[in-house]
Amino acid sequence: MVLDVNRQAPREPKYYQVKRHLLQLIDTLPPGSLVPTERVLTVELGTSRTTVRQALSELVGEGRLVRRQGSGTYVAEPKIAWLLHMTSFTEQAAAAGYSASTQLLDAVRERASDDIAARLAIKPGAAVYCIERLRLADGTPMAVETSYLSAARFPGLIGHVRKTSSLYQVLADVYDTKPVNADETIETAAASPREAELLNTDTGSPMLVLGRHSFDAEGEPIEWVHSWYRGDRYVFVAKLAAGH
Amino acid sequence: MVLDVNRQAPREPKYYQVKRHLLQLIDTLPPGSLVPTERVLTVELGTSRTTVRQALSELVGEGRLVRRQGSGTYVAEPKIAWLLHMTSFTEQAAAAGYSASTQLLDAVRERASDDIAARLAIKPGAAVYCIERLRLADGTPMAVETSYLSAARFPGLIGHVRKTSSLYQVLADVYDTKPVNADETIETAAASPREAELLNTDTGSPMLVLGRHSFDAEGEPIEWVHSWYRGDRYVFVAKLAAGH
DNA sequence: GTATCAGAGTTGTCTAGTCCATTTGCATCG
DNA sequence: CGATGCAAATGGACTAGACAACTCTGATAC
Repeated sequence: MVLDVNRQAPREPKYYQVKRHLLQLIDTLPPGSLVPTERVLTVELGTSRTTVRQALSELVGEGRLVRRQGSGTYVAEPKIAWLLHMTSFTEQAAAAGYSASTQLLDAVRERASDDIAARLAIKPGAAVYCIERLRLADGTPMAVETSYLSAARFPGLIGHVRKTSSLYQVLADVYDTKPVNADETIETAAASPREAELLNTDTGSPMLVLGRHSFDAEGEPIEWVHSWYRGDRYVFVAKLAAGH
Repeated sequence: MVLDVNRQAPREPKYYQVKRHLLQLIDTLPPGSLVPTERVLTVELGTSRTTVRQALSELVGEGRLVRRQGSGTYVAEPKIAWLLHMTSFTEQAAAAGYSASTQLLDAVRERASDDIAARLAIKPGAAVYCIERLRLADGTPMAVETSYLSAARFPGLIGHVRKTSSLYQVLADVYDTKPVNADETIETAAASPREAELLNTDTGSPMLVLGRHSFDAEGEPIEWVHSWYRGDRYVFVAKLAAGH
C-alpha cells in the first residue's frame, strides 16, 4: 500500500510557466513593445504552440498584452479607471476627461421575459422597450449598453430617444421622471461575437458587466440596464465613506 | 477587382455555436443536472474535443457549469451576491446571512515595492507588513485577501493579528485608528495556481479582484488590500443614491 | 455483510500539425 | 514616383490523438 504524501499539491501547469516567463519579460518592456512571436516562443520554451497561446490568451485577457493578427503581439497600455456613480454616462466621461458620444444601435418594442418583468415590476409578456447603444469615449468604443423600460409607463419613448441621444434627458423632460436610487451589480462574463465586434475585441474575451437597476423617488423601478465593458481595458472605481 | 462586401462581419466561431447549444440546454435543466460528456458532445456536434472544451470552459468561467474531474460536468448554482460597503468582512458576511471565518495564511515583514510605497505614502523599500488571509463563509473558501500596512506606523502588528483574527479590531483597539474613507477598485484577472488551490478552482479561471485603499480621518492611507474572489461564483452589488 | 481492488469512464493537460485571415514589406509594373 | 500585386510572416481556428489524474461502480475476496 502506497501512502499518498502531498496529494494536495497541484503541480503548476506548463502553460503557467510560460505565462510567468512572459510576465517577467513584460515587466522589463514599455507599452507598445513587440514580444516574440508564438512560433519563436514555441521553440525557445520547448513547448507546443497551443500551450504558448494559452499563456498569451490569459495575458491578453488581463490587459497585459495585445495581439494583432498578421502583425504581432505587443505589450499593452495600462488599464483605464472608470468611476462608478449615480450620473449619466456623459457626465461620467467628462469627469474622467473624455469627450463622450453615443451611437444608437437598436431600439425595439418587445415582450418582457420573466426576468425583465420581475425587475420592472410588470407582468411577464408585457411590452417593454429594449434600447441598445454603443458608448464611445474620444471616439473609441467603450461599452455596449442595453436598457429595458416599461412601454406602458413611457409611451413613445423610442421616438424621443431617436431624436435626443440622452435617455436620462428624455426621462426628465418628457416623463418628468428621475432615478434617485440604484442597485449596481458587477460581474465577469465572456464576450459574445456581437459585443466583441462592437468593442473591437475577440469573442470570448473577459468582460466586466455592470448592471444597473434604478428607481424613482417612490421606489418604483424605472429601468434595467446592463453595460458590457472590456475587462482587459477598464478598472471600475468606487468611492466609499464609513457613514455609508 | 473584387469588391469586398461585408468584410466587417466576423463569422461566428464554431466553438460559439457549441456554446449556444449548451446554453439552450442549460436553461432547461435545474442546477446539479449532469450534462453530456465531452466525448458525447464531440460526436453529437461533429467537432473536436478541443472545441467542445473551449465552449465548456467559457461556461464554467461564467458560472453556468461546474466540472468535476473523473465525474462529469454539471449545471451550476446561481451566483452569490456580495454587497460592497465600508464594513469588515465579518459584518458583511453576517449581513448576507453567512457565518464568516478567517484563516491566517501568512504574515511577513518585507520591503515596499514602488507601487505599495506610493499607495501607503512611504518610501520605496521601507518596511511593510504583508498579511495574507483566507476568508471563508459557512466554511467554504470565498476570497484570498492580501493586506499591506506600514510597519513604522503599526509596530508589532503581526503579533496582534496572530492573536486577534480581525485586523480592523486590532487597528481600533491597539492603534486607535479607524478607516473612514476608501477607494475601491474592481477588475478581472485569471487565477494563479496558488489562488486556484486555495479557492478550490482551476488555474486561469476568471476572478473578480477587489482592491481597497483606505484612509483615516486625516486622509492618511492606512492599508492597501486586494481580495480575489471567484468570478464564476460571486456578483458584487453596490447601492447608490443620487446625492452621491 | 464488508472491505478491497480492478477497470471503465470522465475530465485535465499537452502535442503536432493543417488551413485560414490579415498584415507587412518588397518587387514589379505602369 | 506611385500604385499594384505577390509572398512571407504572423496570429486565429480547428483537428485528432496521446497520456495522466480522478471518480465511481461492480466484482471479488474475506
